[in-house]
Amino acid sequence: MSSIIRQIPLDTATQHHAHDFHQIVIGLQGRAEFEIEGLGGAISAFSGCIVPANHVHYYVGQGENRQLILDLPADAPSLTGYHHELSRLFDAPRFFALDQPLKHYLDFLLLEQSGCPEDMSAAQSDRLAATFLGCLHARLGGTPPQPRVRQLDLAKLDHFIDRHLANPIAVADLAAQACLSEAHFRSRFREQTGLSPWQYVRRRRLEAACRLLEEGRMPLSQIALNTGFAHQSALSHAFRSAYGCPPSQFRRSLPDRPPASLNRLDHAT
DNA sequence: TACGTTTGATCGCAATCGAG
DNA sequence: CTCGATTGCGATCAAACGTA
Repeated sequence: MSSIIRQIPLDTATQHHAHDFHQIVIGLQGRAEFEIEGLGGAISAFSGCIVPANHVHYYVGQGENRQLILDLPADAPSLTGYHHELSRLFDAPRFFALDQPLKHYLDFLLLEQSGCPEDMSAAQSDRLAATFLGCLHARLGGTPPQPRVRQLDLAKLDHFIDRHLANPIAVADLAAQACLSEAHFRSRFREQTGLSPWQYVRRRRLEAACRLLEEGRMPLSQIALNTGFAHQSALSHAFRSAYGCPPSQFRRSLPDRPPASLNRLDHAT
């Protein structure tokens, strides 16, 4: 089989899949995020990632974006015979940035492709791909670094939670924000925060409820709705289990002193 | 990663309390 | 009495966990 070179925008909703051919993704315009079996990173113009065959990868485009995709079957001429060494590039997923000469080569490749990409022969695609892979291999070397597990972007998750505080937030929603599967996200999240995603969201809700209690005389029923509790009783239950006193008692104690257990939010369950 | 099981939080309702 | 808030309880279901 031959290599295929194409340009596409990536969906702005998180997608995931795996395929039986290797792939190289290079950013041309805008930004995208990838998570390839635990290795995550962002792609912008002139940077890219290597996706080995049969590796499940999550990806999401951000706004208007365009990516150059090289689909490379293991038996493509650009990875076999004289070029067999280049297949080492796909031993593990990795991210890379193009240096100046490779940027020029990419410009050349795009020019070759421009006009009528369908007219580009398979042989021409293979030649262009082989040259690119050869240059990339020379720069990255054959032995990829040990995959480094990316830290979750908690600021981004906080922002997402705060924007959707009044609505139900499922772990799947947060996992999608992090471009991870739900199970992978759960374990990574607990490693990093010591809390389950659900506990973390509830803590944010209670913190928001505290702020509203401090700010004025908004009825508890309204505070419950604004902070994502389905019912005033749900807020009362959660508040009491976290702080040891009901919301109204907390409000009465203001501004003199917060509940003694205000700093025990981490123990909220 | 998928799947089955267990756990425990939430929901929704009703009863009750307390302040005005 | 009214209204806002608290508490209790059973049903439900999502999250967590264990295993393959």
